Amino acid sequence: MILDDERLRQSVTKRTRAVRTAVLRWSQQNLRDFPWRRQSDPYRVFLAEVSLRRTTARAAMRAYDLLTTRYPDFEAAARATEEELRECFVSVGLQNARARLLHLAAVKVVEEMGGRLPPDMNALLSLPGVGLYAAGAILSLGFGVRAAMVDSNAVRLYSRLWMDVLPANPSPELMQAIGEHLVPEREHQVYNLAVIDLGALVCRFGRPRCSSCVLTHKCDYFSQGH
DNA sequence: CTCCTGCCTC
DNA sequence: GAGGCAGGAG
Ligand code: SF4
Repeated sequence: MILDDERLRQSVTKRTRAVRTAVLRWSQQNLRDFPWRRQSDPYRVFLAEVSLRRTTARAAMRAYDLLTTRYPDFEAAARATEEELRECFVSVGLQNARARLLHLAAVKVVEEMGGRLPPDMNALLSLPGVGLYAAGAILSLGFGVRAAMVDSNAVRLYSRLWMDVLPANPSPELMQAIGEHLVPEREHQVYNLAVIDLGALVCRFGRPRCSSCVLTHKCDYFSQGH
């Protein structure tokens, strides 16, 4: 495993239960509500992740609403031209890359997977535009299979929680390993969403709002008096 | 490193 | 005005 630094592994293990509990408790009153969180259809989760890539949730909604209306399933998305798909993304950016990858993925799902996403990590990772984060989201939110969703919010949150024991520039693989260690078997969907919302609302970029954070008792960054 | 637009925070 | 936002491919 990548988590081979003994001091870090011990620290993560020691705080896992408390972090899970605090995150899940916080989620009961603070989870944000978005259109893509109201359905667990794997295709819709997939569309949401394409729309949310390097894009704030508010903006991603514009693309997501257009996509779900115009292309209700993979067959519809595969039939569309790349230029038609591009229209859904012009207001949120990265339109060329998103349209190209979405179309390639839709064609592959239709031609090689019977028009449906499989609940299999390696199969999902074989799709154009689907990396560890998107595959984790599809597995956890779409299929109810335990998987970590390690996005920039999770990385920022975990980096601060374990600031004292983490290397100066932690690799993506290391942060992924920490995320996979922390995500619980029970309620992994809620946990994944709550970590993202904590990063977006409390442990934000720049100055985190530690005064309203439920993790201060397990946080290196807070303990150092920032 | 680029792709990328619009909005928010600093 | 600069930097960053539910990343991933080439
Ligand atoms: S205490 Fe502050 S730095 Fe630590 S997780 Fe909470 S918001 Fe982030």
